[in-house]
Amino acid sequence: MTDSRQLAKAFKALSNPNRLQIFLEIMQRRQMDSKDVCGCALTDFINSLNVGAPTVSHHIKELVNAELITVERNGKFITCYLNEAVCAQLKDFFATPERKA
Amino acid sequence: MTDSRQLAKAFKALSNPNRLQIFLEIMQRRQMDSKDVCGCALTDFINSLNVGAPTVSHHIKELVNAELITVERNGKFITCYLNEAVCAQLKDFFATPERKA
DNA sequence: TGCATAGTTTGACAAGTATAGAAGTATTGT
DNA sequence: ACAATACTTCTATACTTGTCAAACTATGCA
Repeated sequence: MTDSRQLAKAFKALSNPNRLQIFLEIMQRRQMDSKDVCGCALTDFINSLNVGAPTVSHHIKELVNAELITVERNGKFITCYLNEAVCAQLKDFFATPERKA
Repeated sequence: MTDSRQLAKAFKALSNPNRLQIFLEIMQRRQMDSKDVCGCALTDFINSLNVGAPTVSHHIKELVNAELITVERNGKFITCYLNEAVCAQLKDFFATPERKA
């Protein structure tokens, strides 16, 4: 599942500072009860980062493509969710061999 | 220490398939007793990947710059070592909030 | 129906990246 | 001193990426 190409894709998605920031904000909201509206709409990122809507839209698409997040439309808004499974795989990637499952 | 810029730098360094492969090979050798010659010379990567010496040299420099590895010269050869501290920080980055130190 | 808000797509462009070839430095062995 | 091996630096080039502006689609509301 987590082969080398998939890993490189995930890392590439996180290699841009603005995209990493978007990912961080999505991460930080995951503590809020699972499927409640987590406030991660595209507009929020447009405001917190200093980039336009097309750029944010593009970044979100890259994160989805790298399977780091998923998106869902709720009316006018989209909501971003962390892909916990892939995060766990990335964590394992950096784990020391002894501790690896 | 592990601020957002440093993280992005590390992810960028791992975003290129060939560079990721180099990093993977260095990781895999870390199990061998710590400071023994681990065989991670530049020439090994030139052979295992299909790229020239200048390219490998460049990739190694990027990994060092991202603080993911360190290098040491032993006579004609260089040897690459994993930066375990940074790997641990990257692991923590992907850890779920509950489990985070 | 019409308007406003939210997001997407397209096209363009400056800046960055991966790679190779050629030439350079460093180290070791003869 | 010379040659060979290991690596680096420089330069050039094809390619990728981040960003924006303009035009587009989708949804909700009056």
